[in-house]
Amino acid sequence: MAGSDVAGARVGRVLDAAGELLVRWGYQRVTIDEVARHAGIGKGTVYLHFRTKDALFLAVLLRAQAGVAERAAQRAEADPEHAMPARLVRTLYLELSADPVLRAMYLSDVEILGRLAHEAADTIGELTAHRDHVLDEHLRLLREAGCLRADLTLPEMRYTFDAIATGFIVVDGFSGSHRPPPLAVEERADLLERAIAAAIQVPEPPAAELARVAPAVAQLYRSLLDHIDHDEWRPRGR
Amino acid sequence: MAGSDVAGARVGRVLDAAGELLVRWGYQRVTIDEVARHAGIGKGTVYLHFRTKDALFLAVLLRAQAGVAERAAQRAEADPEHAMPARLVRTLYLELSADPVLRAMYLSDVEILGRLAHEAADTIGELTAHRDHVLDEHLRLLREAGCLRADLTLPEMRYTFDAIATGFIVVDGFSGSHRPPPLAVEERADLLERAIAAAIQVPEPPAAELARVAPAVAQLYRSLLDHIDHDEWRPRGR
DNA sequence: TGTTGACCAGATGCGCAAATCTGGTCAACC
DNA sequence: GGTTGACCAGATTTGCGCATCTGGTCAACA
Repeated sequence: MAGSDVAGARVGRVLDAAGELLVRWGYQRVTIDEVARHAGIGKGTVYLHFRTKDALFLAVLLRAQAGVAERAAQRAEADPEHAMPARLVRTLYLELSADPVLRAMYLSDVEILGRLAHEAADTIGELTAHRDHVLDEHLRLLREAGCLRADLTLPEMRYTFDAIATGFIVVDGFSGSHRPPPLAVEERADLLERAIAAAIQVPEPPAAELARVAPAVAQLYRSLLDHIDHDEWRPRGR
Repeated sequence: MAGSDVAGARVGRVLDAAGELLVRWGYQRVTIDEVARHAGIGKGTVYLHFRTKDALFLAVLLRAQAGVAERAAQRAEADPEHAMPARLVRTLYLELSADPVLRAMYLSDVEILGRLAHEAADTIGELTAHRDHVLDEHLRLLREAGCLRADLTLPEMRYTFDAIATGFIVVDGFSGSHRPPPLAVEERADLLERAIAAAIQVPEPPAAELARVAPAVAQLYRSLLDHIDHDEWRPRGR
């Protein structure tokens, strides 16, 4: 080959092409041939990197998920404020709004993901379980650091968090022929942040305590990366 | 006939039967014949009260919606506390949890409503628009009465309200094979109330002001009843 | 050695006619 | 009158063979 970095870049181009076609046409209508053509390579070459069609698109989803986790970790490291759930979910909301692949994945959009919606859930079940666990741990750490309300139990906070976040993500596509959202993305993100903050956080989180646990929170999200099995989609011969 | 009250009661039984079969089998699979049998009358008799199949099930949905509005009005009249959005939505959540017809309607459950999901939206469009308006007015009244936060505009509050309420209603059916909700209905309703309260209400609403506007709020919800056109589903001859 | 695209089998989709179902009517019955 | 259920037309579903498509392979090529 012409060098592993070149090959790595090519894998990236394949994933880019696959992701773009995925959200434009939906899993069913996208052919490997088309993905290869958009990536500027031959169809067979795709199979040098990905075992099957399912594996290819699974990789698309996992790369998106990994990006979210990695960036969340970086932000928490750079600024403890971003370790607060409200701030975290604000950025996640903006990322979801900007990336159709992420949106499809988080909404389990059957129209786009097709059979992948069910299939992927099985394959990445362990990762999903771990993500659940990470969020629980995240809340636990912050609660013990006095950054979250003490009058809610952890399960209660977790449920509230999930419900509000889900609501903001889902509500735009509701009410049938609802008027186009009168609020800009940034403003909706702000509202989401404020809603989560008001619901589960204390009014003024102790900065020192927060700075103390932020690295652990970052590590928590980075640990998600370890749970992504890269051999999952590689062809048999390594 | 044997008396209009008897006929009225029979209409009720037909609607009961239709509603029950609707949520059990979905619109498509329910036949008028079956509804009539479950109501203990002949098929032709159904058509004495309802113009078409669509009209019958439309009446099912509208009766449920009318019940919600009427009860909301009554509660607001009996206790001003219930005029607060958080308390209102708490009860709505419990009603949704208990009544599959309401749930299907509010979630636009295509699986259950079938073509009715799109059809009904057109037919009851005016009612839906008015319901939207009522909620806007409700928030406006309370904000002017000093019961809602002053640091959010009305559209912002409305969006937040919709998002959180939608989230709590929708989230249970999410995350694919999510574990059965670890929280009881009542507790989830409490969390919803607290989340809405924290997001858009002031910590301690002025009781006097609230009592002053509560009747107007009640009237607002009762006005929804006027927007239900009972001739919508009646056969041509009155 | 790395890459390709022609090739194949199985899956998917299409067209169409036969069979079934069901919303709505109305003559007959109470 | 009030009520019913047999009846009918149109819509929907089913069955099925034919044609097309596409995921995945691998011999040939550069």
